[in-house]
Amino acid sequence: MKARLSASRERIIAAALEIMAGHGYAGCSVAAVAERAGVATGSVYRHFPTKADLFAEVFRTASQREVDAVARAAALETTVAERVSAIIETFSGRALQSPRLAYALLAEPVDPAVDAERLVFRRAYAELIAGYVASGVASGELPPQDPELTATAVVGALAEAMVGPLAAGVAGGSTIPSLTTFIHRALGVSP
Amino acid sequence: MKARLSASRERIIAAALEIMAGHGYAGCSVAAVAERAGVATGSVYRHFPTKADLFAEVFRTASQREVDAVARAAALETTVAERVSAIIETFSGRALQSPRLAYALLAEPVDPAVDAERLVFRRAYAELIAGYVASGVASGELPPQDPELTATAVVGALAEAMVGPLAAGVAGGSTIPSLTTFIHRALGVSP
DNA sequence: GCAAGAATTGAACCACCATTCAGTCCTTAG
DNA sequence: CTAAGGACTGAATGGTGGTTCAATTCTTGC
Repeated sequence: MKARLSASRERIIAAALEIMAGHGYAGCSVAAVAERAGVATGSVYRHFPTKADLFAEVFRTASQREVDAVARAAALETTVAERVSAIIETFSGRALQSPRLAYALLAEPVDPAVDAERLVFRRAYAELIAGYVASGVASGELPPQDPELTATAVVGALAEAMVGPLAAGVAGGSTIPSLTTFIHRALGVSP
Repeated sequence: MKARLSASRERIIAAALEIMAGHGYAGCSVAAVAERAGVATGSVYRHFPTKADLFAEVFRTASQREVDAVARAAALETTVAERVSAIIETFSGRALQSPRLAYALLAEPVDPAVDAERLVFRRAYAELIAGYVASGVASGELPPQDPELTATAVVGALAEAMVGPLAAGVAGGSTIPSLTTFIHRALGVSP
């Protein structure tokens, strides 16, 4: 019983994610999500008090998955420069793999309550990067700087540079290397 | 008569801008805009076919004003490094002066048709910066790079770095110098 | 088996707001 | 001065989609 209850909760979240990946937040009416999850519209409200609460959780889940993937890729490398390269490549690779989802997570107009969750998402990336920047500064691999601000600016540059390609569907072959060069220079990675 | 007609058109746009500056796009119901402009709700539709058209124009007007101010500040300087500094300072100074408006122009959830106008806004900044970057590359002040991508990334970094302070209401004293350092390094300005 | 209670259903409800329009007011040309 | 034509009014309309709830179906403890 408990199992069934939390199972349909999971199915609702999964359905919402699938619809987001296919048609963006715009396609996510409560009725559509419920239908895809195989439950009645009203049942969604057994699990979430409002639509905004549902999507806050959906965003949190999807974001966590993205941040984890990026963090995992970064952890495999050793120098800060390599780690940052891995972050850029993983982030943009995954975004281009699911452009509609990436657009929804990054930039699509959503309910303000859900938008707040987006800030958390971006902040999570920033924290990850800030940690590496701080260690780079400490070890002397990078020049002195405010790791928080650097990380925030890097996240902004990364997100902005992806919005165009996401809209177009593909990135030019030189986008990612150029972006990597830009960010390495910004961090002060020695050439 | 013609004068009066275009006068109320202007008043409607001005009213929309004022409400945006005070309560964001969220506060901009057609009724509220009309009331502030001193016209009836229906009269808005004498001047604009839809709300989206009205706000596309509002965004265009406001954006143009911002881009012009930034371009003017940049034109007063001589080196690319100085010009970029002027852009950063003018952009962030103006944003912090009218945080609610800046948030609406940069990041607030809006109708998709209006959102499209936002891309134009960001692109206008990017074009401005790309021009200077290209000239810097040509003159040897900056190392070789793709000016378009660099400019896009700079705009992203700038916008992202402002969102936090805009939400908080103020920027720490070191935000702008740090951001300037970051961007100078990213462009490859020689220290 | 069998209540009692919980979960589920989905059609109905309702709030919100952009948009419309029939009536009224002004402007202006003759 | 006066009629014609356009502008203005603001209450009414309509569509959308989130939210509710009475009826029904299932689960579980006795």
